[in-house]
Amino acid sequence: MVRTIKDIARELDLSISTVSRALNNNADVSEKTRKRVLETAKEMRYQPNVNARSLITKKSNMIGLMLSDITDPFFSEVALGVENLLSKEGYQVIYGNTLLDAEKERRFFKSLLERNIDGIIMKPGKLDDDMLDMIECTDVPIVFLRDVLEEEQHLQISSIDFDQTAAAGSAVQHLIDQGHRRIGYVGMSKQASESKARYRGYLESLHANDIAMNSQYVHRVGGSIVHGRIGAEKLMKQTKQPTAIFTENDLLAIGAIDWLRAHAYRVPEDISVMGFENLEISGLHQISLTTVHLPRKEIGYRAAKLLLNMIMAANAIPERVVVKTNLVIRSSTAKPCDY
Amino acid sequence: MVRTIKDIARELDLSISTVSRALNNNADVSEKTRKRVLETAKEMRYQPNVNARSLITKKSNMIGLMLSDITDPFFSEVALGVENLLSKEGYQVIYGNTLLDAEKERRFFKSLLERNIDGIIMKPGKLDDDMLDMIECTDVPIVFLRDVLEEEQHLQISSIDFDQTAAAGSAVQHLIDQGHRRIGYVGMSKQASESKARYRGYLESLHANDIAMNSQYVHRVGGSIVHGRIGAEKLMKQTKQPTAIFTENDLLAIGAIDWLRAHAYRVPEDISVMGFENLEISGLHQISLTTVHLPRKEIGYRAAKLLLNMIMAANAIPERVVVKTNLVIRSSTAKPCDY
DNA sequence: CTGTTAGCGCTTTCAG
DNA sequence: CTGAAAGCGCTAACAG
Repeated sequence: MVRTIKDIARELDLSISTVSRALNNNADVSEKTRKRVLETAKEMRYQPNVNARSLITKKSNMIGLMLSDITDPFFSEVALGVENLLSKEGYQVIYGNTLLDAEKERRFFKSLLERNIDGIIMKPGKLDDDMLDMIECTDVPIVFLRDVLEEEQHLQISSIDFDQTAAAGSAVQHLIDQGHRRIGYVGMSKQASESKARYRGYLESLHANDIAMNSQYVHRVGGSIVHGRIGAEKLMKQTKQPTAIFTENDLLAIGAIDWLRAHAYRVPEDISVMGFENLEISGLHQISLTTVHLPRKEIGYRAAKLLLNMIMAANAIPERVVVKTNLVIRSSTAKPCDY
Repeated sequence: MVRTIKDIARELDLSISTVSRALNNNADVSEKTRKRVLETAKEMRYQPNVNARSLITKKSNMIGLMLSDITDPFFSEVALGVENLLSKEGYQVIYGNTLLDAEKERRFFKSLLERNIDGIIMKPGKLDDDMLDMIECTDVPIVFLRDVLEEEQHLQISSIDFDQTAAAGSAVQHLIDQGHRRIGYVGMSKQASESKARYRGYLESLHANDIAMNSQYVHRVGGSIVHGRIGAEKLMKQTKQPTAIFTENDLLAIGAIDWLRAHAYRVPEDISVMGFENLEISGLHQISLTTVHLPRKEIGYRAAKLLLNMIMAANAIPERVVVKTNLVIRSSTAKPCDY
């Protein structure tokens, strides 16, 4: 049985507006009345209907969080940070996994708009015309968890990301600095935007050091441990084996190391492996992965902040935030053996 | 600019009810009218207001997902499974992290009810009277992601879990079967309900084998890698060191192994380590953890199923589902050296 | 300080 | 097949 302010009003022989005022801590209510209302509200187990309220106030106090996959440690930390901050401000978060499926993405985004959502934090893939159109036409504040692309520059959105290209580039540069010139690349699917940017960083560092790109050394296999194994195997099957491997994320690197060690390659003596992400496990003794640290918590927290800013200030200027990464040098990388 | 059915009605000189019917694929509308409505709806970028609809239909098509911490791999997989299935059925999921804080738990739960939520999947801690009361009084379908306790038996809720006690017990039994009698225990905080149940399993297996419990061997330190290190250190500081360690989760086990190897203990030759959870990384060569496999995906999926059942059938009988676990024997455990 | 009234955007009778 | 009217639960002027 669900009670409404009407029930309280009838019970106390008051008007519903007085009840509403009392419940909302409005000043224009006598202490006595307020107390009576609050008491009977409790007794009757009254629960406000937030939807009805939103209908009038035009605020739902809900925000949407669209990400590719919540089981990805990167996104789960972002999701924690976002929810943490936002719930403190009285917002609830509707979350959805797109799994990089454009259709799911569109559907989820649309449903969010239909919910009268107050803001959206999202990690979209490549936006098709439909999505571009929806984003352009809504005035719901939006924060992208990735770079804003060329064709999206006109959108009124904020964004937060680290410089994927520069971060990947510096990782590869580190390998080159150690003397490596045959550097393998193990990446995720081509669909992911960060994948492209990281690959660009790889290419740029090769180019800056006059190393020719060898497509035999580039393998896009997927994003988890098992794919790291596959990637390593493909690379080591070459006649001219690489002396170092750069992977697009730590799980790939860990998988690669696992395969290498299982096949009697020593890491880093025979081959260096460089990760990207700095997961907690990457610091373990047995793994001790050289990698790039990504400030996941900071990204989640600041994404929420950015959104709150946009929600507060009617037409705040969209911000484009770039956070810093840094190289974490451990013992999965070393000079090449023939150096 | 957000359009309503009113706008469409005015534009087409129709009544809002006709527009509503057309939009909702109601039979009682001429093909011609429906087409006109659908077209102008698209043109005007009309978006239904789902909140307004819920007000009438009493269905919000939202469900709540309350868990302790989304970055916990166990819960992130559950969260993925839940969202996946539910989004297919047209539901959206509001998620929140309680971080085992009773206050957050209560607040989040309450906000869910105020949203006219259609159902809730939750992993609560110990329920205080407030929570018990709220759950008792609502008729929102609820699924617990843990065992239903004594004092909760009367609640109309479904639940899904594996048998924590039996699973932990079988893990410890495996150690005993190998000849271990001094078995350390590294656990999370006492607050967590699963922690209690797993500890009980440990005790039961000791008892069943006439092994006296030694409180020096029991350490509750926390739930992640760093805590595993701490736990291992505390155990090995004993004069009479254990020959095996059982941990409440894989990350603890991984941390323990890390500390042990860093301090020149061989695993499993000098000391065995048993995990609990079977994370993806636990299968890695360098880790190769003996552990208990928990069917996370299945739990998420079936939790969503249970909830859907309750939502569909008005007063379905609550179900209590117990899923199976199984021991995964790898190479972090062996006979004790003095055996 | 309190009540009356209107209306948020939508669905749903009930007439025609 | 279409329209008028009522109302979901609530807030927000506007009177008094």
